Amino acid sequence: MDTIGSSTYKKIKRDIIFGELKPASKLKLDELKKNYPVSLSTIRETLNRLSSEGFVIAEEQRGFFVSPFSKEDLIEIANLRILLESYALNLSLKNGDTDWEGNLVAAHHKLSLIENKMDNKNKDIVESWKKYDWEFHLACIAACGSKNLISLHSNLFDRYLRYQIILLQFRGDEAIDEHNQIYNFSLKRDADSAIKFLKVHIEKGLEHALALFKEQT
Amino acid sequence: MDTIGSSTYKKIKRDIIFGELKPASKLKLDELKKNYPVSLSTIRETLNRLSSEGFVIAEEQRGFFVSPFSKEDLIEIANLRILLESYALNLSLKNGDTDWEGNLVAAHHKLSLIENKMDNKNKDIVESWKKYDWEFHLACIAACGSKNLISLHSNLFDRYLRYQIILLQFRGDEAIDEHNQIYNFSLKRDADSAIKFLKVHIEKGLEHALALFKEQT
DNA sequence: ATTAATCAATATTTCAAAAATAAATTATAA
DNA sequence: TTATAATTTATTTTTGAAATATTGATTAAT
Repeated sequence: MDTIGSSTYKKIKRDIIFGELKPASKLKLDELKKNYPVSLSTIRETLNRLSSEGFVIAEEQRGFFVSPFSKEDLIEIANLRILLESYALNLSLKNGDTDWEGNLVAAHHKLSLIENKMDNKNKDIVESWKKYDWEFHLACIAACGSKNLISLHSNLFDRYLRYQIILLQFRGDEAIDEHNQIYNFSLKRDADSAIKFLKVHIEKGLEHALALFKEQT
Repeated sequence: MDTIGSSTYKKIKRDIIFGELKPASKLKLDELKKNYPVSLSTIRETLNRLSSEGFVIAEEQRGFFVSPFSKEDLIEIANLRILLESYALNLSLKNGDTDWEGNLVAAHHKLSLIENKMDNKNKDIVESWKKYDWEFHLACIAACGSKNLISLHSNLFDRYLRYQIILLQFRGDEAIDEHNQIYNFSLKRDADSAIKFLKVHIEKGLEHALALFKEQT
């Protein structure tokens, strides 16, 4: 079971990542109260958490805003994700045991299933694809041995994902292939190659997003 | 000027870092209200922010606790700080302009002044040493060009500092020398050597803290 | 016409008090 | 002793209102 607080946290965070609350838009407390039927204090607690996590900007005495989009921000987040995820992947491939390997196989299998039936822009599927995509990347680095590293990475993953989802729904075959490469080299414990394709994976998504950046705003 | 919210945030965070609120201790809302004379909602907002930042643990329906100490946690944080600060330092040494260099010289000078008159365990001085130590490390990486990187690093710096301050007040001449090495190689734009001494700097502090770990709890 | 100052409207911030809900403790019965 | 029920305690959530700051519009002054 969830408390009201934690479930509205999840809802608002989700709505920011999926663009239902648009980048840079003002988060008026009264209006939020209509869409998320909880009390003001609960909403303020949620927004305070989200601002610590970079999804919301809190301007003193002026209220809350969804974090805006910018090229620079996107590039920074992509590079930080590469830095942390590469580091974690390297550790994970050194330490991963049988359980880790089993989970990775399962996560990759589930992701493959959904990626193959994804004929773009099906809203329902995008949301569950997000879930399996995340679980695959998490499974890769799960054996890195550092809870703090995983939690920092999780935050960057979500912030990167927000750009990906809002700017472009899904990148298609290219991304599927990259996932396969990361997967195969991970099972071989070939850290250098796995990291190489992880970088390609994130950088390709970055390029895609940057190209679309001006079109959408 | 500060809002009541942001100034209690600073106070509570400071008290956690300096150990006035002890690791793993329960943060009862009523008691906090006595020590920090603000309303319950303000306190809860603060604790929610601090829990997103890793200083506080929020257990659903069971309240808030100061994040506990553990060897594993300390090691993880030290390694993450090395990872992020090395990365940032490397970028900064590539990009730093005249202003950056001037600020670094100033920051190092101020730090030197205070480090030389630090005859250990003077409580007032520890607090301003923390400030100048932080400003020196920040000055080093200031030209890295990534706001997100600096803000992630700032969080890890504070969490690492909490262990350092609570476990050992000050490490003395050794640390001063390390600061000087980082400084000198930074001015020479010798990233490899600067990073090498940065690692030594953090790892020595880590060893020190780990050695003392059992004595204090 | 532009700038400054004033006033009203709007929104955020903060507080206080109480109802709802869950956890922890104690007392009771098997 | 164990399990269950009742009590106490603490957190979570809501409500409503007061204090404070910002915004926008109106008016006055340069």
